[in-house]
Amino acid sequence: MSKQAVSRILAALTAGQPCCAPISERRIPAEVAALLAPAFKALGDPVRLQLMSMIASAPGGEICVCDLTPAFALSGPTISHHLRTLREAGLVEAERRGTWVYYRARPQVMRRLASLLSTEVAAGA
Amino acid sequence: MSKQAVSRILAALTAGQPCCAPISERRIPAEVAALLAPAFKALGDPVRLQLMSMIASAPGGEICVCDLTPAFALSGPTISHHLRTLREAGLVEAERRGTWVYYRARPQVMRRLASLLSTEVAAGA
DNA sequence: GGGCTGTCTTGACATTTCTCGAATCAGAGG
DNA sequence: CCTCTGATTCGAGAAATGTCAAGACAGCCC
Repeated sequence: MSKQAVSRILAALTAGQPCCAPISERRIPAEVAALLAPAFKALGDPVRLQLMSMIASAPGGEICVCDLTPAFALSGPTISHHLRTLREAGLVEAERRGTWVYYRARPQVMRRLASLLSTEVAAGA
Repeated sequence: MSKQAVSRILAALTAGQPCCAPISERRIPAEVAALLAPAFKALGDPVRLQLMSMIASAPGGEICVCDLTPAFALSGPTISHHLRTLREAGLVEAERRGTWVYYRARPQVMRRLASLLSTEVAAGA
């Protein structure tokens, strides 16, 4: 994915309130769908969903790659690839501190995705 | 996807409260991730995300395939394939009435996915 | 029954994705 | 400077995905 595409996605995901009503309230335009789909796609792999959960639920709000990799029966490069996908989708951010790299979730983005999926609770239900 | 897998996924997505805390609260196990990932994956394509939005926001709660297909520059079989993906992910359900087939969203499932992504709003934010 | 319309399934092909090993990069420490 | 460890990038191969054309199926109407 190009850097331009990544920043467009990030801009869309961190934008203010008005841009993103729940998809059940109003049909989203093709351009918006194209910007949002990569985030859902990133969560659409079991390994990445687990990674996302480990990162988002990490005590202190961050977790070292060295703690993520051994949790899977996958090679280091493969985990790194999945982390890059999550990064490019705007779901996490990375920071290097010395030898180690730490990942943090971006709660704003998660909340935006959650609100897109939210629906009115039916009165009769 | 096998029918067994589909019904496992449906069972997981429509289960009661206790099964699915937000992924930011507790790390989800591999088996749960495997059951949930297909739903996010289904939303991870721009065409399907638009379809989902059109279905979920349809007045009357349902919409005919004949109204979905012309909204895209794609062949009928392709739209049908995407609708099947959404169906197998448990996000929508279909009903044939005479010549036409109508699709409805499954709000329960959407809400479950939304709650998985929900996060505590930081006190200081 | 026969034809018509709308939808789905099948088969095929190009593209993308997932995975790994090898090589590379970034820092720490001798 | 050299080496060692942790993480990423590169290159390649197998598997999955998106798309279409052709065919099959379901239900209407004459």
